[in-house]
Amino acid sequence: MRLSTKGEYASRAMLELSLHHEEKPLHIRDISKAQDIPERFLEQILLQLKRAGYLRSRKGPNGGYYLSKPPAEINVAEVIRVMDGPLAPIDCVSVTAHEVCPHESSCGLKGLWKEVRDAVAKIMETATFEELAERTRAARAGRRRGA
Amino acid sequence: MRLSTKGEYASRAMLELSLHHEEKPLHIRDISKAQDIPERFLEQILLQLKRAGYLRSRKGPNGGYYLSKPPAEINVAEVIRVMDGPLAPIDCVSVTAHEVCPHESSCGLKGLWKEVRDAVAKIMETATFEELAERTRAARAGRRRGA
DNA sequence: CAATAGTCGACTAACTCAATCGACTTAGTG
DNA sequence: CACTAAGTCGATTGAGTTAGTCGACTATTG
Ligand code: FES
Ligand code: FES
Repeated sequence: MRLSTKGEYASRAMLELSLHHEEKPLHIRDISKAQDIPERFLEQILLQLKRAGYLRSRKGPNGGYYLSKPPAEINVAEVIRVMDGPLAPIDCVSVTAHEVCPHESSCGLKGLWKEVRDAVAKIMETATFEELAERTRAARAGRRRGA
Repeated sequence: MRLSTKGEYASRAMLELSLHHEEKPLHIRDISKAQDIPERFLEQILLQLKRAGYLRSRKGPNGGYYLSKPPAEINVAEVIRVMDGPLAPIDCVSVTAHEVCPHESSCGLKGLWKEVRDAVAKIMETATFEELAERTRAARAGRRRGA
């Protein structure tokens, strides 16, 4: 039930972009530094996210990546699905890539997997990057005040 | 967020064993046939489950595997953990294999991953094999009546 | 002792993952 | 218009994991 590094990096990158939304585009290098992601690997991730329609980019000096819509309209489930495919633990309960099991009609496990899928989907679909950015800002402010 | 085949097979095997609990031991071949799992692969899985203490076995003719305790006392989370390791999507929110992230204190994502972990854990820890066996029997009975 | 059934460790082929590279295209700057 | 700073794209790689196999061994029963 592990999330791939790619999925994790993608979430972190999107979060970073959300934190700087409505400023200048961020270039790969800066995101890479801020979030500690190998630059060349991040390049691929951002490209994939762009092809999926979540990011836009500008070339040349002062270029970089930026969100194609406000962070409030993007949730974590979407970006994970772009990077890692369906959220479901096994295919027979996937909404996006359903496939049938042989013993499906008499399988006592299917219901359980479905519960898991639904729970995960609900949490990730509810979490927008707007909200995550807000949490991050709060955590950082708290840290500055404290310690 | 995918479950490995090994985890899936292990669940199915445990379910099969639960359905026949308190009868004779089941041998690998029968479980393999009933649940459509490659025999030689299943062998490994059962062995692992035995080493973890969930199964006992008897050699020789009339031998086979059987549960070491009643199905009501075994939940799915346990067996998945034996086969696939921690349930958490990433290590910093794992209870069983916690590890720290670099930017942990100012990370807006950690809370989310934790929610996911907790939700998955709750569902899987609540589901006992007793209950799953019951669901399976119900589904089969229903199927016999219907169609 | 022959047949049955689990035990153990090693092995492998295929695949996936994380990462890297080189060559190319586009955009801004002086 | 040349130079340079960026993103774009496809290919490739190396490490690691997964799913599955194999052969030799040990214990049990009849
Ligand atoms: S796992 Fe798909 S139906 Fe049982
Ligand atoms: S992901 Fe572990 S702290 Fe952010």
